[in-house]
Amino acid sequence: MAKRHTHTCPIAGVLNIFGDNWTWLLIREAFYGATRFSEIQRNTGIAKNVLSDRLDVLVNEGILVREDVGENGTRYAYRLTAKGESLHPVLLALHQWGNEHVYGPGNEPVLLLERATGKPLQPLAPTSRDGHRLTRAEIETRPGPGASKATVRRLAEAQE
Amino acid sequence: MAKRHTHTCPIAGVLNIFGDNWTWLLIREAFYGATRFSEIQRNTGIAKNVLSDRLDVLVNEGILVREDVGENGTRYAYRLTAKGESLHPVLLALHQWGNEHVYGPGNEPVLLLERATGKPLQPLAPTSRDGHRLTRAEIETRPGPGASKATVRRLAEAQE
DNA sequence: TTCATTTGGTTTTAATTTGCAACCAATATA
DNA sequence: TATATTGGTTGCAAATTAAAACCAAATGAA
Repeated sequence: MAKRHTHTCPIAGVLNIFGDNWTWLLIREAFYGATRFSEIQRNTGIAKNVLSDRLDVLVNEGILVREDVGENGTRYAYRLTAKGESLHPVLLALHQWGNEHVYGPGNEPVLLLERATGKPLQPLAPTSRDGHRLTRAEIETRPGPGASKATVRRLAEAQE
Repeated sequence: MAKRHTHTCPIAGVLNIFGDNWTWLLIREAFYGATRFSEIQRNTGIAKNVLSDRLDVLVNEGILVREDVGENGTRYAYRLTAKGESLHPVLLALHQWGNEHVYGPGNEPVLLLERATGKPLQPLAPTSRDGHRLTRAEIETRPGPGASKATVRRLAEAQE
């Protein structure tokens, strides 16, 4: 899976890692606690060569680490790094959208609950620095320090 | 792009729509206000046949609508439906992760700011029903009403 | 009014990626 | 000691994607 998007864009950057049919499922597995190659393969149904390739990508990106767990040699555990754990909000957002809009209310396959109360989480929503919820209109997308000229131009014409 | 994941899982369900290299970029375009076929194609660099196919998927899923905008006939605008707009938190979560972990602090291509204050948004984070932030350990994943037997089994063994 | 250009595609072909099965060496288990 | 499991790799066929050519209708410019 070569990097395909060359635009300077955060979404494009994410797609260069996660823009395929499997990688988010591997992240799900990691958050569910699956660490072994064979375990992940069984749980997802991914082909071994593709799994091998995707794990390499995730390890190279610093999202997973491969730890030795056999006495010496050929048993490994794949675990989330801190960078990997930082994907949790994204995974939750995907999860909530899937529950709500793919399966629908009353048909959710996997609920997300607060452990202490058993009540469902709130839908993830953007908040300002002082903690209040923001609507789409209250959010501005502005070129940042890493913006290319194309990005600046693009955002300018998006304002119309 | 045939549906490939048959597991009863919200993440798998999302991947059956968004599990490719382009679809999130099309959603980005929609949120930036691009509505025309040619406009989206120019902004992303996607091949026309693939764009045609992906737009059909998004329209069939009820995420975009195709509106007639030529006097009568062959000019169209693709716009987000309410279901499409509900993807906003997911897109923001991807955006924030891309800024932080693909480009890094001080190198963000596109900032997300509160329009009123110019301050950056908070990172999206899970919150309980009464509004406090939750850690990963405080969240429980439990089989919901739509869970299959495989899902129940899977979640049970994830508890170990 | 005429001609060139734009729009929103479809079709064809080539390159790339995926899925599947076979294979393998090292290790663990019975 | 024999068998199964682990974590892959390799090779091939099938499916998907990219790139380019092509097209009819509609628009815009002179």
